[in-house]
Amino acid sequence: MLISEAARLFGNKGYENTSMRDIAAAVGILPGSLYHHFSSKEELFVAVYSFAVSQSVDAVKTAIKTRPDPWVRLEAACIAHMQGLLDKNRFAAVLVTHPSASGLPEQVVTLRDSYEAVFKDLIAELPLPAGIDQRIFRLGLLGAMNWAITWYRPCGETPASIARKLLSATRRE
Amino acid sequence: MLISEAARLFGNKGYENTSMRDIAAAVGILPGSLYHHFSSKEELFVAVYSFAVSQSVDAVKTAIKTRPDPWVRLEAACIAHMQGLLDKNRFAAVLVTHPSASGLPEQVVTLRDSYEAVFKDLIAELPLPAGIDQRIFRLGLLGAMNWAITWYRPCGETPASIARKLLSATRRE
DNA sequence: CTTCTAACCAAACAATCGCTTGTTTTGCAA
DNA sequence: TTGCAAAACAAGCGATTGTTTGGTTAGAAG
Repeated sequence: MLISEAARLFGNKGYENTSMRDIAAAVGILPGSLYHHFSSKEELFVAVYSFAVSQSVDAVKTAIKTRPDPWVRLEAACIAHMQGLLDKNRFAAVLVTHPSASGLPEQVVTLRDSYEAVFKDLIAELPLPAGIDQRIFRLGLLGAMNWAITWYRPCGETPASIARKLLSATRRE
Repeated sequence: MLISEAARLFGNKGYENTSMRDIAAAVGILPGSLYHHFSSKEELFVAVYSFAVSQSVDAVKTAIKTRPDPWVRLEAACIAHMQGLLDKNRFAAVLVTHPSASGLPEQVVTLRDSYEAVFKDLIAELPLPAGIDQRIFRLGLLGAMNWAITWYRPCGETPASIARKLLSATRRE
């Protein structure tokens, strides 16, 4: 499938290092034929990003369903996020690969915000101490998780284990 | 200065989006003249990265000097890191812009490890609960901080304030 | 069978990339 | 003043980029 192949390439090599020829070759068509489906590389990327966001939202919402305890819900969401980011299909990797260089398209910002809103709600449920800034807490947690894509190795710890450990550092006894 | 101008461009636009022509224009020479100082773009980037690492190490070590309390030391280090990453000269921004695409040069990995070793030592000093994985704690904290480059806006909170809030979420009362 | 359209091929376009080559300028030392 | 090496210029190389154009194929509808 075109979108998922492009997502895999964007996620693995980044936006700039993935050429339209790379994507075409992965799908098995000629480069020019891509422009029958998308009018530009950026439009294709937006479609890929949108696909990744909906996949991630689904994965997280499925994971937190039926869990009542706020901390357990957040942990389940983090595990789902890390698995989407680091496991074999890595559909969420594209969410963290587009650099902010020269401004990323407006639609992408909106999509990203819609995903982070899920975590915003989960954090709002937590019985956090009064002094904790929920926004910074959310951005910090997402950063700690997303940064893992720079150091994670498949041979080491499992993504779920990493997620649990990252969260345990923020959760007081 | 050549290195600092290149660092500013690499930090702002990323490695792939910064051309040798961009750097030459910023310094005020012709593109080909850069190859009198560095034999390749990658060699120039390694020099820039090395410069950024030594700047960052100096800033952090200066910040923690004379501080005795382990948590205060780590907080001072985080504030210094965030300021180098986000403040006006942003000499540390280049440390987080090179994507892992197709493997980053070996020297860069060594340099990055030498910087993270400073944080490793600081965390080893902490009176952390037995269950906390120090390595994951370090990677999570650095990720939470480095990720701020994707959402930080100069008009908002100060880098030092962000650093304190990020750390307060991990520090148990 | 004809007609139409979506999908793709084949070939190339202009622009930009990192980099090379040969020459000229600059600045300092003898 | 002369000599020399570092530094910068001037021009272009081959390769790759995103993209365009025009023709070809396949399958469904009439």
